[in-house]
Amino acid sequence: VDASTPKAALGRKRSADSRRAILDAAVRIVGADGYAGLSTERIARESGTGKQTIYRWWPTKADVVMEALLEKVELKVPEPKTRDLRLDLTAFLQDSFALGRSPKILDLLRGLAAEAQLDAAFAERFRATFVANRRAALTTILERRAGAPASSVRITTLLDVVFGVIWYRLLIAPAEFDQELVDELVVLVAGAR
Amino acid sequence: VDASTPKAALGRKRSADSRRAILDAAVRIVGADGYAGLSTERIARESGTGKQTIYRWWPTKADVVMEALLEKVELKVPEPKTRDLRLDLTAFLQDSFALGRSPKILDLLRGLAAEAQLDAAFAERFRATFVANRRAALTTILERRAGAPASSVRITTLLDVVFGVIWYRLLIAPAEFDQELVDELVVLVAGAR
Amino acid sequence: VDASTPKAALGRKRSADSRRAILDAAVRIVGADGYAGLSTERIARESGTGKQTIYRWWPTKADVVMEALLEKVELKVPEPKTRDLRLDLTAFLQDSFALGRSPKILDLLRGLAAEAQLDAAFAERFRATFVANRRAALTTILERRAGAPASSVRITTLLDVVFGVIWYRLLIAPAEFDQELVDELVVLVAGAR
Amino acid sequence: VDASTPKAALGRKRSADSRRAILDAAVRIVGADGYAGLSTERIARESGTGKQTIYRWWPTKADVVMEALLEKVELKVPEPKTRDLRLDLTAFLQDSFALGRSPKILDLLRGLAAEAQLDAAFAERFRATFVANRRAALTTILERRAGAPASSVRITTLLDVVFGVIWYRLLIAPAEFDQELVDELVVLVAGAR
DNA sequence: GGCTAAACGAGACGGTACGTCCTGTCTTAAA
DNA sequence: TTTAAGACAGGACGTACCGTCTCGTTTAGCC
Repeated sequence: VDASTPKAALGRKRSADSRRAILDAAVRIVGADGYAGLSTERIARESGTGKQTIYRWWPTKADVVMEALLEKVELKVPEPKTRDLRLDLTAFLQDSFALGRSPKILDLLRGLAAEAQLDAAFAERFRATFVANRRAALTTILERRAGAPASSVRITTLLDVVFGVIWYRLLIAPAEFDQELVDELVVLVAGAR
Repeated sequence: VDASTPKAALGRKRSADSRRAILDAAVRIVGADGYAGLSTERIARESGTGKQTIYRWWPTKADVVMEALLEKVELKVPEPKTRDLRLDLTAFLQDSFALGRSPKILDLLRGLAAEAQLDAAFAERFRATFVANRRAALTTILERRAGAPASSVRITTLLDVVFGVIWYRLLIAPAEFDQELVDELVVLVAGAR
Repeated sequence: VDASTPKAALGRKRSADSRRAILDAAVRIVGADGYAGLSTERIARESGTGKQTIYRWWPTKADVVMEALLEKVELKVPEPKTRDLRLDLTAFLQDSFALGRSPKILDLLRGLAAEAQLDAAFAERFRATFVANRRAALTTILERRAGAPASSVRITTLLDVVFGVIWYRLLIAPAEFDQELVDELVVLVAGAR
Repeated sequence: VDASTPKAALGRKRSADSRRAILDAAVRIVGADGYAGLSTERIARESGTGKQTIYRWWPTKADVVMEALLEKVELKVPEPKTRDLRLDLTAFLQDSFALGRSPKILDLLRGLAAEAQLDAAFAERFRATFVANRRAALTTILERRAGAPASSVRITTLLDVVFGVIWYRLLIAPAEFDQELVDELVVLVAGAR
């Protein structure tokens, strides 16, 4: 016997249309005027919804942006296909950099990172949802370095190196995400003794 | 005869007291309520100055914070004493991490990084002033790996790795800045083939 | 055989419990926080009913309050017992003032008067229902001044004087409703030449 | 030696233009959509000012309306010219009724009366400023009934009668403010035994 | 020593956004 | 068909800041 639904579905159901319009408006605004141009007020105005509807479902405008981003990135953890560290790592980086070439997504990421500095509660959600997921994906790959020579560098640190370079180029010192960087990171990480 | 100063210093001079009070108030507020709690209005209120005075000398509140930070960090580029890459790098990292153990300074840095995402003009100043300086210091060290075996990893990338890990742990995934990390980074950077 | 009811009462019938709960909640809220603290939302919340139910049966929250008030005052027009103007008038005023000594009822009345200024449609219902009734009651008394000396003051004006003083003390310049006022009004109205 | 100004005039001075625009907008809005159509937001919007400016100088939108009204009515207490009660009273009533024939002023008055029911703090200000003034003016006239026969009706009550009739016709049961009413009130008040 | 001009504190100003509350309508599932 | 529950678009609330704009005052170099 199933008794899992604790709260019976009472009242009107959440509008999928409004959700869609809100997420779309958020992405559109960030694309047009940057994250600084984003306000709950404006999302409501441009999505044709009410502010209350936004506050009902998301604690913060940053959470709206994060949901929109996750929809696009879909937490697509590319299952490591081979068992070769270098090949899997290369694939992971190429995949990550592919997203990185969409300016729209970069704007969203930068906005989320900014908000995480200003709002500790959101930072927690951001880390638990987005950051943790990416780390988990790469961890799977790095742990599988079967025949690799023992390294004095912890996997955690290797994760920090890979994601560190990516975020650094995104947030602090803009630079290309090209194939050469992929190769260099593979050398550094896979060759770490 | 020198006649280069076209506008003689006319009128009242800039008040050193006000400057001091503004910088101190900014640091105090960020320390107390985080960068999110900082506003030009509040700096003026708590420093006993007028808003106009702040706007006269700094383009944004972030520039106030940056000036306060630079006063503390003083762009202190530790001249590489030895000619040994590993030793110099270790010294540089230990020095950098030392600052990183002052929560007040971390808060300032995180605020500046956040603002850089929201204000492109400030991002430019931030990069030119603060980021460039740190990169120059490390570049000096890394270029001096005279007898080192040729590496396939560009110095630029190595810079990104080192600063990437630091900023990543500061902004995205908080973690300790301990001696072990110093050692690991030295292994990765100095051992890069 | 009677077949006059064209539309048989189809579906669920109006809930007497809900009506009761709504009227009670309205009175309780006005008593607690004044008419300004009253909202349809809050009536629904505190009465455990749905907003729709309120809107289905009453055009505005003021109508809810008016119905609750009428239930208490019951339009109890005290039949003039004697044929003596002074005696009947005294009785009418004492009766009216009695209600006036219940702060709860005064709050309801003041709320209705306020709403009547803000909502013309409700003002019409208020006048037709509540005001007209009170005027009719007093008119009956005043018209029965058979042997009284002819007065240059119209009955309508006398009504305005009596109710005017009452409402004025209620809405504009708070003052007691005491026996002395009864006597004075009787002097003025019955003695009008 | 004058030392009466306690606070030196610091900072920018209050803008007379803004004050004018705010008062005018308030009157215009009440005239157009009634007091129910008035909101601080709308006053700001239509006067081309900021909400803060309104809140800086007036505690409540009702206070804005009251100031606008006082500017029109100017507390013009017509000095009783003669020493004859009937003549002075007639003059006072005719004067009061004159205002009463401007629908714009009536709307303002009704709004203020409504607000006084909803906001106790404003009610206090309304009474102290507007109501008290009108009562004082009439008191002067009524107290001067030199040779008049002693009446059993207190002056206070007579004030309530006069203002009661006026407010009652304004708020509760609309009726004309004509010469006949003036005459009747004079008969009642001056003839009170 | 007086003149001129910039800097200063204070604070008013037109705006925008905040997060909350309420309005009146609509949708859902149960009675 | 009514009900309780609750989502929805919209609008107002009163507060906080933004960056600009007066103000009267203070402080300097120059004549």
